Amino acid sequence: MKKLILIDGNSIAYRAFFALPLLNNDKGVYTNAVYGFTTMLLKIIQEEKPSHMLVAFDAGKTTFRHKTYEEYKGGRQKTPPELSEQFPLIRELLDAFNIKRFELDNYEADDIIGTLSKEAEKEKWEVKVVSGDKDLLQLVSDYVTVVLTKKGITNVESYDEALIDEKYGIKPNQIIDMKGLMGDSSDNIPGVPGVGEKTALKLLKQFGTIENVLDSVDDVSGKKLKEKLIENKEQALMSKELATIFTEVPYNLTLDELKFGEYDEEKVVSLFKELEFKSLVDQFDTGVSAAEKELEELSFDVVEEVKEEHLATPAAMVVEVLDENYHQADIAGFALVHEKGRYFIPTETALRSDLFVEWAKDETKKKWLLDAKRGVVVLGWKDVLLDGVDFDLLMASYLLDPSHSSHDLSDIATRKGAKSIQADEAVYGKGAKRKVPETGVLAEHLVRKANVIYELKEQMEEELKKNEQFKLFKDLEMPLSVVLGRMETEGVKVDIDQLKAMGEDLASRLAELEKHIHEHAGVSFNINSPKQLGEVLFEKLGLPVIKKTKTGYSTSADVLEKLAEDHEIIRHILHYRQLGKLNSTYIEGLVKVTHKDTSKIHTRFNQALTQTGRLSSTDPNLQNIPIRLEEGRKIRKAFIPSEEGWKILAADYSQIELRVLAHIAQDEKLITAFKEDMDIHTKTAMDVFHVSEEDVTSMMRRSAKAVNFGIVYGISDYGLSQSLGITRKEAAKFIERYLASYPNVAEYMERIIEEARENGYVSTLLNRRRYLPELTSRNFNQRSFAERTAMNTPIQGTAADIIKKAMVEMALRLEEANLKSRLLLQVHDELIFEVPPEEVDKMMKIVPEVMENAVELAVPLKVDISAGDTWYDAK
DNA sequence: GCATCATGCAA
DNA sequence: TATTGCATGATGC
Repeated sequence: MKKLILIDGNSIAYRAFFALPLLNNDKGVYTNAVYGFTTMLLKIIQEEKPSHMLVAFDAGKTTFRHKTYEEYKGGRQKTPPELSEQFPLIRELLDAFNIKRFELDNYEADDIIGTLSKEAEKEKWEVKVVSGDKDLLQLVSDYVTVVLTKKGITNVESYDEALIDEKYGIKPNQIIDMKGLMGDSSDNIPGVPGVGEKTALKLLKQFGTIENVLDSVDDVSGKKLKEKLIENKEQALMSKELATIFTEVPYNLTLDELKFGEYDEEKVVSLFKELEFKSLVDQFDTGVSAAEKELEELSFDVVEEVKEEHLATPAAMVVEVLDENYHQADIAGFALVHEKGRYFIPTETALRSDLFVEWAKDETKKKWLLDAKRGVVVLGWKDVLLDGVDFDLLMASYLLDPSHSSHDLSDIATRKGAKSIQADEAVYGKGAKRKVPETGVLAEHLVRKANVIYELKEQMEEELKKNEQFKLFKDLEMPLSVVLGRMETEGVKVDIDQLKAMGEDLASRLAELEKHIHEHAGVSFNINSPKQLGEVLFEKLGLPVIKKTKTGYSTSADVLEKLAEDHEIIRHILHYRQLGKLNSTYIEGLVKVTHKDTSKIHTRFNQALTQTGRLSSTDPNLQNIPIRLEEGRKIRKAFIPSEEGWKILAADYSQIELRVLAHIAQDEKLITAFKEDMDIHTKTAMDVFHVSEEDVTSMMRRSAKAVNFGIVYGISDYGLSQSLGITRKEAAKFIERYLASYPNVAEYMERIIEEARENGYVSTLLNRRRYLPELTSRNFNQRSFAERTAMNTPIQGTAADIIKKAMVEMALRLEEANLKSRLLLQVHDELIFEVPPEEVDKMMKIVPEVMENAVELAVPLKVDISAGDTWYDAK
């Protein structure tokens, strides 16, 4: 049996809009109505399993009803813009679901629905009408049910004849008479003044229709009522007419065209992703169904032996590695797409082919990839040099908008309007189930990927040029990815025996501490469990609760420090935590990822992740090796040069972020301070506390340092108060005095927010961008966060630009000068090298020179550098 | 097996 | 209710 669902699009969108808080996605697009609409739609599809569907919308402002009554729907509130802007998204959603939508000039959604429900009724189809508008109840029949939203959006009630009778005591076709009598303020239908629902129903039960009421008006009880009815006779009849749904709308659809069933799940999921409907993505994105859907045909050849014709330039290239960690990983296969054809090349076929290997290392043969570093490194491990990388889609996508959490090819393809392809996860599975599929599936997927890269290259470069980001892309990030690839492949040598020895020492001390703590507590428990620890401290020992987390008591270090006086156990716990951290994260963690044969660690630098342009490091993270406390700093003793007699050399920018601030804000006082190479925190203390250099106490310097940090982060009085342990008022006073001392900084902070609001984004020195749609959010927290980000990102991002430029330049210099020294690591404002002894002096000169001259600012850049036998000693 | 939380390490 | 990150163990589904 056929089942048709007819949805009143406008009505449901309105309901959803007002039922849900104003959500928006990271682009600042409001999504609450779309979200409500979607959940309702999914619920209907799931529960009703319709064979046919249609969503009707109101078309223009005027309809045939306005001819009858000019004031129809007059005095209505204008649709809020926050809602209007969501209608195109709702249409997009329906298209993705392959659900027919329909609107027609001169008619309302009601009329379309009425017409089609009558039509379907004739064919004896089951019909469900979904709306928030009671008017639709007039359509109810043996075949037609009307589903009305009750409260919220998915809470609904289904009306059949019985329920209408129960609620109102009338038949569905009497709804219009009811409306005629009582009117409808929301549509500005007048009805009969003084007649409400109660009176209307009473009259209808007695007389049946408005016409009968008016004909037999003498039998109506109540003098006043009778007068009103006579007086408003025409108005009542007109009101009935207005409320009557017109069921003969001219339409050029057949019922068959409303068929619902097949739709592009990937399209739906990518739309959900764009809208940030995370919970809905999870419902869909199981990957199984997406894998079954049909894609446009694409022809390609499987290469059995590499020949000239398979290798052209330029070529889009896919080097597929399923492991997230590409170091020493297996290559699943290759794909090449160029003007001569599309090819899948099995791994062995490619690697044993001299032709292929020569082509790969020929820099005149241009290659276009997604995540070039990944390709370069994985081939590097197979002793195949990949050169001539001319375009990296990953970097392009990242630079155009770093906010996208995924730069997976299928996501980029969707965003950029290329041919849609399956997500890797859908083809390969995820987690433990991830595996190389059968060759046919793999081959096709890889060729499709290469095809999309080929298709998108020009467009992406155009977009970069339009944003004035092409230089950043081509001259900075692309060369940098090669440098990073080399750093990763080279790896850092560790003294594994020393690490293990430190681990044994820590383990025995931890056991001792654990014993003490359990004794003090009088009970044995897991100290690493915040839950158990909280119970022991705050329930068993009755210590005062300072702070709570959403799941229980907070036991963080700042809380425990406040309790240190109250109980001896606390300092043991703090010590246990400190050592436990070192042992699990830094000893055991590093031992786990150190290569058995070479004793080297190969991190991966993510070049397309942070919102500011910094790098990040994973597997392991070598950008957070301890340094502040001596105990942890010792870990650095285990990081050693990879060759006998070599040295570790560390060079870090001094106060790069505050220097960048001085430059951007063009603040004379700060610029002078840096030109004179003053201690910047002391200088700040002098200016904020109005004292001379000799009178700056260590306390004052400490406060000034915290204020400087705050300025860089986008200051808030609360944040500063937390960091200094003072009241918010005192913190606010500090900030005020700082901004009064550095008026150009104050001006910068205001200007950058204003600019960001106008442009929608902030930029760094080298034109890196970050979009900040939340600057216009009505949510205070969101907006404040965006404002701090607007202040911080140009600073942090420019600092990132500078060190990246220094790295590329440094790599060039090493090559030109034929030096053996190698760049190993970057830690945001410092570069770590390993250096043969005979090059130490040279490097101590070259490195600061390159770093300090990476860019020219209104202030000098300063680099501190030192060398030692281990990373620890390079201080 | 996977996701989330609290915690703590770095610049 | 300060910026950017990543890894850990515990916990719960």
